Amino acid sequence: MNNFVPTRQRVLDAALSAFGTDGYSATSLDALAEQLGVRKQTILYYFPSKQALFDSVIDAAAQDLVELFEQEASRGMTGIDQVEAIVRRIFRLAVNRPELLGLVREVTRPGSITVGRLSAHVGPTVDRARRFLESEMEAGRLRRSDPSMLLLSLYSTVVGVASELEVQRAMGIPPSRRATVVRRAELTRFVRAALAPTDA
Amino acid sequence: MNNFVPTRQRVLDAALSAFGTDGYSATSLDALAEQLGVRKQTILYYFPSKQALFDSVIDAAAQDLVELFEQEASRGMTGIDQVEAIVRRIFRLAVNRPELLGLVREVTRPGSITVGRLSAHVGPTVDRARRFLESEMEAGRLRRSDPSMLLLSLYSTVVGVASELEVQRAMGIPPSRRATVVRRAELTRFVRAALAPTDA
DNA sequence: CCTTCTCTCTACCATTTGGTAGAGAGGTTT
DNA sequence: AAACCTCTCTACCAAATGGTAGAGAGAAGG
Repeated sequence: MNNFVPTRQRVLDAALSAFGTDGYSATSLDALAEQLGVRKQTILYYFPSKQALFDSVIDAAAQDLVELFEQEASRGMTGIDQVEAIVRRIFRLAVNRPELLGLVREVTRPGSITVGRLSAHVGPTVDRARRFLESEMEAGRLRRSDPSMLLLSLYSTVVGVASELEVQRAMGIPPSRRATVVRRAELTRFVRAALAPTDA
Repeated sequence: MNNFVPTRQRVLDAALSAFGTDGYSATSLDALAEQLGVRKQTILYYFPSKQALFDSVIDAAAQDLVELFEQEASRGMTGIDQVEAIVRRIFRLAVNRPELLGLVREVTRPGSITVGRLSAHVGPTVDRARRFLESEMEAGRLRRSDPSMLLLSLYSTVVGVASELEVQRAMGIPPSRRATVVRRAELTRFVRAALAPTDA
């Protein structure tokens, strides 16, 4: 097999990890370069500036997220089952690639200018999710409420529970593999309860 | 009246705002000093290092948060009403002092060493909240589930909805005063639905 | 009046930062 | 073989950063 990964891609990967973990300001090009066993100028050869690198990282991350989401949403599931499938997916993401959700958190920091770049990518997917919620409410499979707001609540809850590891530790929830499963199960119950239609 | 505020306090206030908005790394002592109309060395006179300043900011913020919470929790309310009162309070906080929630977000970043400092302060309050949820479940006023997990879900949902303004913009929710009210109302419904006991 | 304490300042400094300029090595094309 | 292209490097640099040393001003106390 051929394990070669082009330098440009390696830079992107390492940068995503660093930006997503430590944030933009706390990440220096020198540190990034050293980690890659390369000189800073090699990074600047592929990306003309730190900001340009960040932009490219966002583009790549957004593409990953959208792909993941669209894939999970294209299986014809309905109602709460579909929501639950996506929750499951986000948890897998939080375990396997925590830096991706960390990057989202970094980009959506208040006052961020870069947030437009991310929302430009995920906008259509967000729309799709909203339309899904809307039509499922229409069909009586989800509790009726404001779709945008519901989406926001779901986003906050799921991403928070999936990625706020430090908060969890503070709340006495150990970050073990077993605890993650429990966490997801409890979250699913929480979400189900919040979404279930009041079947009268 | 006497509007004088001691320099030390002014530094703390400005630092809380800066750390909470831009993060630790993106905040420079020079910028902070200029904003205060003072020299950097004046800051370093009261706080021996940037990290020490950050620690003090965390202490002050934690004290504020705990005070706020304990106050709201000491009115003898029960069940969902008590939860809703706290949600309301957090929203007021998000409107009036967004940098406080921003600071929490900054401190709870994965890999943060400073997180211990915050949780040391809020630990007892978290315990109190958990015991509250537990006893209310016992009394049949809340849906039965894991109290720690429920607390985490609530935390994520409420703080997220209250402070993720950029995400909201991306989801097509304008950051207007009116929208904030709607947001809180919808969140309350969401939380109520998730917490209501299955009255069988 | 002199000393001492509190507070803010000027003067520096070593290090780190993002970024420029351009050389050199190796491969491909002409 | 000469020219070119791709990629990584060495050599610098100006600005910003956190921090040290210590002077000076003013109030308080002896």
